[in-house]
Amino acid sequence: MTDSENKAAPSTPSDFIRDIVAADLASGRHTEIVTRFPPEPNGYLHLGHVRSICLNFGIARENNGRCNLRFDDTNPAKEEVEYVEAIVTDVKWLIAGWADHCLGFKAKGALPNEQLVDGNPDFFAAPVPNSAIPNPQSAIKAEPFFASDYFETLYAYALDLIRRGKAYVCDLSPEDTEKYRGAPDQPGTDSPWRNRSVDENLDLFARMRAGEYPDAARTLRAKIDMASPNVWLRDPLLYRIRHVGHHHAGDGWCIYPLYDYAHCLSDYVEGVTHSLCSLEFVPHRPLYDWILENLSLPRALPRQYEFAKLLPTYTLLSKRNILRLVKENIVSGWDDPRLPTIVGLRRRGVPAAALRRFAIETGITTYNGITDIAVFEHALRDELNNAAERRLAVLRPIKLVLTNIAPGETVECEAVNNPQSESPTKRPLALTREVFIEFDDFAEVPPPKFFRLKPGGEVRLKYACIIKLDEIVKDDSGAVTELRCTADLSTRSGHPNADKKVKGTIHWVSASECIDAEVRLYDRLFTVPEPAGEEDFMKVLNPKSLETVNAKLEPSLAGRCAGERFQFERLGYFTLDSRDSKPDRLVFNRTITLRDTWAK
RNA sequence: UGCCCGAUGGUGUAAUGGUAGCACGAACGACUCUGACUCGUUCUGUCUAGGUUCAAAUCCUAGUCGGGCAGCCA
Repeated sequence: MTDSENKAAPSTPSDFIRDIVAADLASGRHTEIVTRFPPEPNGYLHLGHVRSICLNFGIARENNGRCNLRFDDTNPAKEEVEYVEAIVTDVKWLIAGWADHCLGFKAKGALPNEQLVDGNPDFFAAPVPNSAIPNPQSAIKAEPFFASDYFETLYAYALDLIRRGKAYVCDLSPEDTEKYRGAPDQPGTDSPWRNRSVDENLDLFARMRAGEYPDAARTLRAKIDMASPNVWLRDPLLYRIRHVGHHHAGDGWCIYPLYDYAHCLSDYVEGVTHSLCSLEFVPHRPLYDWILENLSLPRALPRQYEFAKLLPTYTLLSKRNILRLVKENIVSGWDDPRLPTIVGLRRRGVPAAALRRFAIETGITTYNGITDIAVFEHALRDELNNAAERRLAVLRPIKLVLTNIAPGETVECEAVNNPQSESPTKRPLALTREVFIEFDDFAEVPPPKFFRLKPGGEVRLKYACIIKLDEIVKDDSGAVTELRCTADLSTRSGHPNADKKVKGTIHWVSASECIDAEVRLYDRLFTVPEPAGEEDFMKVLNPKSLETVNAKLEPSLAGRCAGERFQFERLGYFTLDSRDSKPDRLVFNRTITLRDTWAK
């Protein structure tokens, strides 16, 4: 099954960033739009990242532009190849068939008219234009970008900044650096090393790179303004010394650039036009601009715009907190289907299209809000309703005997695979003397307006016939063990009384033909809308976030592939578990229940 | 009592000086061989106070409230 085309999609999203992009195109400031999604490979991608991915790839897609997946890998101490690979997989899965043709890819070589910095022969050019991509399907094989691939270029730019008197090597210890920075309401103090000569700075910086100094002994700093009301402008650090290898760049470096220095220049090198990030970077924007503007760069400069993060209710999104759930075995791993990680959501059965719809429909603004997870659940149910074939499955079985059907006799019925499709297909279904129905679908003492099976009552077995309850069989303890009914075979589809109406229709499976499966019923992980706001989110865990049942399924559910999604009628949407399901021992995950307006 | 950003129904958003609209949600009803889907009806809003204007959610001023910023993290 592939993700359905998004029928209900809003035509084209509109927000203040798209307005800016449109204006830049209209004014001729840019002729091609280039964006980027820049995760640090220090953890798994989650629901919160979906907004950024959809925004960046969406804008590229709408403008026939490009979006680079670029790893912001400037801090080797926190990063791992495992995360790089997981992120690539997740991003490609999320945009497959939607914006994969916008995924930029790496191309080496100097740009036309580019002035190589400091004679550096290894300048990374902007990727080839979108028009050079032969076909959308192959484009998704594109390689991701790495900020660490630009280390040589970044170093050359740093030399340039030093020569221009805009950067200096500082010998202050980390503690003193903090002290000299002052406080937000208190100006800082100039570093005693601030006025070293260009030659001395050049020499010292080269020796930093050569590994002559221990970690944290010296830094390279921008020379801006220690009294600036914006603390990010108080001579921010550009490079630090770290004698560690790098997961992507190898062992050649012991100085590493910091985010603010690496990010703007990486954007520039890639030809990014609009650099979109979250609100906490607003105070960094003047620094982003300062670095680019002080280098006298020949090409158009990228510009940074900020938007609010996506924060859904009943969800914990920070990597640190998710890690704690994993470490303390609250969940089974990063791919636990209860987690908001992309791997977890995928394993749970969430289609990429539902994630995209959630991101697009919740919009882009410049103020933080909290989004009701119901918006996501609605998008999810809607995608699944259109795409998933229907099947019958009984989660908590109770035996029901149709006394007027002989043992061994089968009554052939037909079931519709998906009533939402334009020309629905059908499959055969065998009704037998013994069937299982859902325990909840029977009540000896029914509450008011109970439409299901009750003493003396009639109900329809979906796709089969109407039955009447004659007798309730109990064991010594008084527990119901069996329901004995008569089947009115004349009410089957195509038979004389097919149109007979009863208030309730229930699902069932043949006791002799059904197959067994483990079904994992997932619910939200937390009992409160804002778990992150609790003093300890561990105290608001939902004890029923996972319930496992041994279910009975109709036989057509055998031999299915991991990732296939079904609606179990009247219950919800389910998918084969990609990790634990085996042909001889099926495991299904409940993605989400059906909407339930009957729930008391 | 430093700087920056923001404020539209319960929630997420739109309206770019000219009818406050959409979605989610909730309630009720219709339909139904899924108490689903679909359809219909209803519900609730421009933070406050001034000002500019024929006209303000939108522009200005002040206030209130909320968020962010002082990593050699990103």
